[in-house]
Amino acid sequence: MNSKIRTRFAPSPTGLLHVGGLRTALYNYLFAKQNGGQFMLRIEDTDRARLLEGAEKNIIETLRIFGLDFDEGPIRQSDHLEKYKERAEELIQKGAAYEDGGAIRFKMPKDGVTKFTDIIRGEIQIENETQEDFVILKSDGFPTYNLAHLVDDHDMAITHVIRGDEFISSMPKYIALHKAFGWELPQYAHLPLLLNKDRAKLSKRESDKAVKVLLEEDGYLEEAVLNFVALLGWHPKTDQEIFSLEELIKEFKLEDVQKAGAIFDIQKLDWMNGEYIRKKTPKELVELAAPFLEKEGEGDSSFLEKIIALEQPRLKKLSEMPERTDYFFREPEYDVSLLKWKNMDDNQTKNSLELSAELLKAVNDKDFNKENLEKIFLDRAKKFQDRGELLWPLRVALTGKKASPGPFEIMEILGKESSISRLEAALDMLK
RNA sequence: GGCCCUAUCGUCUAGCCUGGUCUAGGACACCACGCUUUCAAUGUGGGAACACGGGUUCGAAUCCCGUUGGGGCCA
Repeated sequence: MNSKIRTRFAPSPTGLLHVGGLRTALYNYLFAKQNGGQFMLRIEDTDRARLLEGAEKNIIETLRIFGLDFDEGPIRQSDHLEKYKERAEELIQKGAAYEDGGAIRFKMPKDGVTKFTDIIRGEIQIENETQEDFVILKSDGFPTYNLAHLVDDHDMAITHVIRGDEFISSMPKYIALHKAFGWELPQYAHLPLLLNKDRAKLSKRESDKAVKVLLEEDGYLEEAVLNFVALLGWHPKTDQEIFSLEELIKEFKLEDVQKAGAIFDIQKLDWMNGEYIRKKTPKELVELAAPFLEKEGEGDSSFLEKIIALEQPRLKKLSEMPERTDYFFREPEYDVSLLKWKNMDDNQTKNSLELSAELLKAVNDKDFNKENLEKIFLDRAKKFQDRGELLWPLRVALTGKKASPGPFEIMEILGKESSISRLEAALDMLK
């Protein structure tokens, strides 16, 4: 049990957590948990110039939302500045480092090759002469990434370092540093980078890929984002696409992670989000969609539930709700020509709408429900060559939209009075 | 520019380690058809890839070498 697996997620608080960071955190978490190990959070805040206020809070909050609970931390590097300084001086004493203009540099051995094994990529060899003596402690007393992350990983007893592959070329530095300290090397797994549409590294500057934006502005559900991100660089041998966190803990295999970079393709996220939306109950969806509906004014929750139930099968993300359901909250506005189905002329359209109004007026309030309305209208529509001649103008008069759910379910929610007045408004426009 | 990583449909990928069962499987997207007043959802079907060139082998997506492309790090 001494060899308990310990992983960590060690972001710099320089911006909102984006999908790449989330994936790194997730893989670290999955690997630790599936092995009964522990997952730690460390904040690498020694680069003072790039710090962004609120970033640390955002990182912690985002991990919490996804249920990636860390067992220790957050540990802040800025709280341990003395430690790095001592370690740097220790290296000077050992003759492995030297002062250089106020900074401390590590003496990189220039001969030979560094060989190491990466869990994902296998053996990697790098000529040591490609490396230079590098700064481990800056003249302002702050450590560089090279020193700080390594000292912390050692102190935190990290057994597996799982991080982006941009660090591969610096591995000789880290291995030499471990040797100089006389420390055992952790195991390494370098993940492929996440790429943009144009194949460039996904940078933190791309705010549209920030997890917070995906969740709060676009209206993706956290289950969908997590599931999608998990599959960016890893896939099981089976055809399964939909995974919960628990299933991921079971199925994930670090050694099966892809070696090549993956492009973030939002279309698949859209589909996956739809899948998760359809799994929710309307009641759950009302709560989830509430932040997106505020602008539409308050409605009582059973009213909202009905509306959401209608949109549930066609919704891709919650942010689409306002535009898709605006006609429930106000009279629709639209171009008269939209009322016409195929080749209908003004007169036919008018007759169609008048007939619909008549049919509605004849229905009792208590019978004004979807099933009944559907029966009445479909029965009457038989007299038309094409039932669209009756149903299309009706639906457009109700919604003002080219595309919407069916008219009967909409009328049930709207009620008799509002339905009829919308037909009359449409008839007015045709005069 | 040097070094490192990498290469299967447009995208995410299975297969590669242990060569034949691969006329390369799945998912998203796309197209067609069914259902249908519309849009979805759903069902069925379709097009779509082993980067290229050399080896090794009876046989290569799978192994080796090179080229090219992409990415990263350093400068």
